[in-house]
Amino acid sequence: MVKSRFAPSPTGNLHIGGARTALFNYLYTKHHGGIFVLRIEDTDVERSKEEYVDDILGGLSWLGVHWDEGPYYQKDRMDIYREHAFRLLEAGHAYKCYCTPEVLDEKKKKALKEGGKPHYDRTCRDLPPDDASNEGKPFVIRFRSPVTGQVSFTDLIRDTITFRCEELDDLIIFRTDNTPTYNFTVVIDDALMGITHIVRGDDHINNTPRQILIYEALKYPVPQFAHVPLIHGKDKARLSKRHGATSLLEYRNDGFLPEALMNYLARLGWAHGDQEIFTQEELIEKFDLPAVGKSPSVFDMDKLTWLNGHYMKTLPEEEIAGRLLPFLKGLGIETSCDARLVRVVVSLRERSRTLKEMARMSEYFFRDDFPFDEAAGAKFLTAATKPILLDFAEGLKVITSMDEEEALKALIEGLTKKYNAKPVAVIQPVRVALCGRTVSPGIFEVVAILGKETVRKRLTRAIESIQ
RNA sequence: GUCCCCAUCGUCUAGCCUGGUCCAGGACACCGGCCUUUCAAGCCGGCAACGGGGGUUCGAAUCCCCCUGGGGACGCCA
Repeated sequence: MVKSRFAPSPTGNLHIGGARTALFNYLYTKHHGGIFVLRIEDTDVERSKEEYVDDILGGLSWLGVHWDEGPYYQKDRMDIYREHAFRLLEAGHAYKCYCTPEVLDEKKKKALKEGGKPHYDRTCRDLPPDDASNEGKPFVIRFRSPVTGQVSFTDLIRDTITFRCEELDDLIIFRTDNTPTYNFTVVIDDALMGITHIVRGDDHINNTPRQILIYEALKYPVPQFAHVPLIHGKDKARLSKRHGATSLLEYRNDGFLPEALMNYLARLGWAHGDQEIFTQEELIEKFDLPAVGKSPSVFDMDKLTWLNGHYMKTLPEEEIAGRLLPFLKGLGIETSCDARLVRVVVSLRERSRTLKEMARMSEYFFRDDFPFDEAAGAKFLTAATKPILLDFAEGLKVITSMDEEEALKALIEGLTKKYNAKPVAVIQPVRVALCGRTVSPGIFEVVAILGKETVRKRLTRAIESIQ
């Protein structure tokens, strides 16, 4: 049975990189019919915040990455970590260290200056067990790391990775304030929760040998590892706040669809032949860890936008209509998900790439008092077009329903003959009169959705606006 | 500085394991055309890459070594 986990620390929002790691865990686990666990690593009391937890849970839920267990919180498990630290201390796998941060910092700087590794010099590693000189002083607990030998593991994405033990140092597993640190808690929780596969960012490769050593000292089975390359920004550096949206939820607010995000994220670092479009079911069916690339990938907003456009025009129209509602509300438009809204969606979905864009483009379907775009008015609402608009309004009177496309076509054809003009010369002024802008869905769709009375009123308003 | 990881079009990638079918395929973006009622969409076409050097081999994007480049880690953060 495969059991995996996503273990973010609530010291920041759920960003694209974290979301992809969570997604890869999820897809791999579901592919194998396993269990996906969510665990919040909040041992850093100073920086952990409730609002970030909300953002992470909200982001994952929106994306469609659902956890089977959790969320577990590490702050609820402190006793477990303490008990384990004690066990290690008893067995001689850990020791108390009395060096102060200031001293440590100096030693580090010195080592670095001399071209060495900035590692702890193990001053306290071999203090006699009956040492009384440090009695009462604050201390941390360090893991006693082997000095010789090597640690290797088989990474599901990169094959064998080996570290020499002398590269590792005696890391702190418990702080002076009696709280545990990451490399310790992560091992205990993964072991206790029965995690079989650890899929995480490759910035954790260096931590892996240290964690393996802890598993071994605790006599827990070592899980499988898979290190996913990091996502980079356009400048090829690790994705960070300055590369744009910091929270996944910002993409939701910008009008992106979770289907598009999931599809895009899955394809970032992973491929299945030449296929670009995947449903969630297909991803679960086809995703596999060995197919994940080893090199970092650059986040490309253009491609995401393209994919979003694809889903805008292929998802069921009622679905899009429902999701458009909050964006309309954002523009002060209160409407319901009725047949008319669906009609608006159908007319606009081919030309909008996000829900936000669609909402902006649909404004004139819901308001009569919109302003005319200045350039559009100057070009198409003029003394020259006034007679055309008057004739068009007049011709409309004998047409009963705006759904009578044939009759409307005939009306426009008649006017093109009368004015010896191309259809566009008739249609554009009408479009500006009805929509206030030169860009809109097909004019027959527009009039059909607006209805006769609205069309009449808007023509009148436009004509009156001409001096 | 030390250690670890990585390296195909501008970007995401296929191909690499199991050398020849690859003078390298798809997608986004870009450019051009068609369609057309505006804008899109759609369709057709174009531009564009195996980082460098050595090997191995009849033959290398594919295997090996070195170099270079990029990234990551080196926290009483996770």
